[in-house]
Amino acid sequence: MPSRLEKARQNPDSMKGKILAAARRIFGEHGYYGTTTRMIAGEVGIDISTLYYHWGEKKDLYEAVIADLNEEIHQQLIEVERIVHGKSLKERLETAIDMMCDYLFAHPEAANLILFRYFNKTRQNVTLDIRVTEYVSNIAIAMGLTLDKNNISAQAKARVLAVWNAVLNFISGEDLCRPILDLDREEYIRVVKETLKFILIPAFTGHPTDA
Amino acid sequence: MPSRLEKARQNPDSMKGKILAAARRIFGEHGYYGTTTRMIAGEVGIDISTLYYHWGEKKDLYEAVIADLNEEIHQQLIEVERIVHGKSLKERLETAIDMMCDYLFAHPEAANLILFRYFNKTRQNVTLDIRVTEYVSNIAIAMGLTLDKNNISAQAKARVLAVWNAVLNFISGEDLCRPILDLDREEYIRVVKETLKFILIPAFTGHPTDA
DNA sequence: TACAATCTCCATCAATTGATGGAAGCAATT
DNA sequence: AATTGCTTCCATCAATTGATGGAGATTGTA
Repeated sequence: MPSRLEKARQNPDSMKGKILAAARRIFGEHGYYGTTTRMIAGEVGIDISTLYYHWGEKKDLYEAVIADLNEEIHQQLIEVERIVHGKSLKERLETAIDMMCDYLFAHPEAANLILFRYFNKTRQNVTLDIRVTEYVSNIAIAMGLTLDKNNISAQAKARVLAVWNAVLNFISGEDLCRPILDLDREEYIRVVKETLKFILIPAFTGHPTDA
Repeated sequence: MPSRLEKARQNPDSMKGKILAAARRIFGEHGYYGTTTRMIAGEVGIDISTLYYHWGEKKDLYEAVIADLNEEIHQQLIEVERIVHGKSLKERLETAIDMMCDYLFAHPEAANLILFRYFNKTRQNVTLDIRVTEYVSNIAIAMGLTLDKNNISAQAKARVLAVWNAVLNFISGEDLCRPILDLDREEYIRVVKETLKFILIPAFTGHPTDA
């Protein structure tokens, strides 16, 4: 049996990779308990035994999805940091919002999976771990919201979290929010970005940054 | 068999009311698919037949929970509006944030249920309906974020949604966010309120309101 | 071609879960 | 005490779901 939980990304053309991609979509759409192994196998067009052959237990497959997602978000944040490096705070915020919105609107299942984690009181002890702690600190540093990199204040982290959460909900809640705003998809994306900037820029640039 | 889906709130001492309250807690903690009727019955200390006798199908019970929650939030928003009426925009925002935070921190399962709705691609056709559309418009009007009450701009609604979402996530995600901030519960509540105000007040009071 | 390793599917299991019928309990009324 | 109506529980069912064994198919290699 092949080893599980590899750090390296799966080849998306391999059966194992195809299963992982399908699992990510389905788990992202229905959550852990709302997803059955048969749904995932059906999405790929294979028998469930094949799925179990490659990934073992449902729980293990779910953890692989989370690990894969963690790696992807990590890379995305590194890319954001690379691009905003050296710019002014206002530009950093604007660019970061644009980039993260583009990424998440292209991968809405990612936002769902992160949000599902928020209330994952699992009946069994599934140990999953979206590395939000890590992300939040890195973002606070990259955005220049803190002066001491080794001791980031709760205030700074809370502000990053608020933004992070707002983004996620506009993505995950698109089916709910878009009808409320009565916009097509393109306009919706535009308004979401605009709203986030409207809210954030004055907050973070209007006052002096805390120490 | 008693009638279901009554608009009137259940007597919390009646068996039917006790089941509803337990269902709300369990559904709020584990989501629809993560909850079994046996878990709810166990929480009340009764047999599942008794549960089915009072509420019928699981889906019906879930919808009753949502209807009950809708009514409660509606009342809460009316109360907020009553209190902030006539105050300045800054005071309205501050008071509304404080009140909604206090309410939701006291009822975290409510925040969870609302968020769960965001990605409820139900396999069966459960028609549930948290009246967010209605709330958002009412809040936009009550906060004075719009000039024309009959034609609220997408901008204004989007801004209300952003705040609404941020609040929900700080509540639902307490188990995730609080360790990141490394605060006790009391401090966490204080920081959440402060963060929301920090972000909102300058955004909504710094620029002129759009027409 | 022969052989082994890898992969896929069919058939099947045990446990869980939503749901129900019917018997027993309980309270009020006569 | 008997009748009635409401409530609760026990036993049970059928369907779903997570999971596995083993037979067959496929692929690479000598």
